[in-house]
Amino acid sequence: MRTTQDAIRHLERISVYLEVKGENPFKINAFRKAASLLEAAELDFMAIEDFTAMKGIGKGTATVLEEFRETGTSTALTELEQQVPEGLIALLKIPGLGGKKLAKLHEVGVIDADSFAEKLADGTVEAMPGFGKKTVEKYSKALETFETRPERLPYGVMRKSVSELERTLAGIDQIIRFEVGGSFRRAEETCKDLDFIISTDHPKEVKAQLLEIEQIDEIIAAGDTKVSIVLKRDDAYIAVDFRLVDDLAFASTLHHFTGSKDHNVRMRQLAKERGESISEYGVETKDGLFQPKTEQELFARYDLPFIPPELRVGRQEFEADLNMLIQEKDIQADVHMHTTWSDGTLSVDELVDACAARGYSWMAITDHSKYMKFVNGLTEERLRKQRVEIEAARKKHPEMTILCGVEMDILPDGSLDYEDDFLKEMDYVIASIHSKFDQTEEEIMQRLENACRNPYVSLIAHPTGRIIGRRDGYAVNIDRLVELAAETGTALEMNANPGRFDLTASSLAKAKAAGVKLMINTDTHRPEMLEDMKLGVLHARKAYLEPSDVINTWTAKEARAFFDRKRLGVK
DNA sequence: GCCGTTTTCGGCCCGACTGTTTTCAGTCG
Repeated sequence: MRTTQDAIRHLERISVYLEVKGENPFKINAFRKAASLLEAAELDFMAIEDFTAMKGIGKGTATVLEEFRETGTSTALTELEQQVPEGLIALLKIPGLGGKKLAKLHEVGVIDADSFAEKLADGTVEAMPGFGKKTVEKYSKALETFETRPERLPYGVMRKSVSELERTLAGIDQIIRFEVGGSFRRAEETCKDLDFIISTDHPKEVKAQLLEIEQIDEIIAAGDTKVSIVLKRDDAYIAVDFRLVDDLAFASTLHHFTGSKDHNVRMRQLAKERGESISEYGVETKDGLFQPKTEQELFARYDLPFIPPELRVGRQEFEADLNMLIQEKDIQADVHMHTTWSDGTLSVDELVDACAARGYSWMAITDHSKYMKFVNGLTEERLRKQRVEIEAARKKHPEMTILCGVEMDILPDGSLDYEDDFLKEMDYVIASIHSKFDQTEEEIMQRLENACRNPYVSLIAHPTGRIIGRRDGYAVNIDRLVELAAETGTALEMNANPGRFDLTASSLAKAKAAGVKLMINTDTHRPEMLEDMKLGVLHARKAYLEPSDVINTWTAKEARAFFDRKRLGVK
């Protein structure tokens, strides 16, 4: 059995090898495009009958895919692997080094980082046409930090730098307006760099001030329309691009540098069909240059509604009804939050006040269970005591429904941290895994199955346990978990913490397709984390979730009816 | 490699920056 992900990786690998061979860029792109089509396909890779039925996949790619499905590999890739040394592939990560140059380097004997360092040192590279002194210096420097710097950084890490940079830009007088674009604006899980679009009538002065930003580790480029730097923040190196444009071009440039690349390609195709041409400066029409004042105007020109950044992936956003999607204002509750009773920093009273201030009509207090000793997890006894405080908060906020909940650990042996006799006292129970991440898929799935089959467990929180950029999470089989959730009437979580984003958008889409209900939760431990709800909703939108899919857009009464159906065993 | 009713060949989205050139290729987004 080969998964869709395996097939996608196979195609991407072929495209990378072709790139290093210095092949025709359109050929390289054809494989990438096919990979992206598989990712977006409704059907599983194994279930697709005719690959060529997908527009963008022809005979060549289809042959590769069929062979891969049969044998787990393909002649195309095997042959490429014989021609191109593995070590060469990794060198593509070096900035300023692409397929064409790498192909030339291969001709003179570069096969990996070590041999590249040698050829740089002995003058071979500098003597080659198209390479020079500066290039050699740049590559030598890059090789020093090669593979020690991660290629992409988690959204949560980037967010800090974005706030800092926004404060800096706000302090530069000659800037008319600015906005962050790129993968950050699209709320991707990780970002390769940050893109800021800046409008100004004084690009030279602004450029000079940008180059004065504190803690610049490296200046990559400093032109009149583009300033590109690397910042050092704590241990992280963050690449930042600033685009300086005339204010009339601001909206076009913002759209262009928000991407994604595939989204822009689709937009430009639409323009081309009408004999127009879109660039970052505006739309070239037969009546001259049209510069939209806003992105809305640009979309409207092609009869499109405003497509929010998080949906701009170059696929269904052009056809889907975006009005149906969940919005932040639909959220009525946050139902996974911690207080000072375990490892939160807010008291019950403060947390309830904060949720009331956000306008929620209901919420749940869900501290850790007793197994989590090191975060002061609650015994049955302490949970009963906590109810007294919650009762007081209920009196203070009669407008809100406050559920007495708990985030209960699923123990390594698969048992749950409390007996059913106790659980039935609780209004609401979350189950989650915080231990023994190295178990086999069978063991992990047995733990999750036990939790799903418990009548009092309403939600599985952060179902994969991953921490983006730090750990992959445990060996969960998402398809099986979705089946279990559907069968038992258990909800799954979209954990909105940007370090987690767990489940991912693609898993959320699977859950929705199976009729599983979801909850978007902040897992708040500190007051500012309540704000992450916004991010959670953006991620839910990437999966095209609608309010009916997400329990915390419902009223407390509707939610409790859902929990009760499982508790009482009603189908 | 993919595509196509003005095309089975010749296009494929567009522009900036750098470093190497002596008018442009390569890379990047």
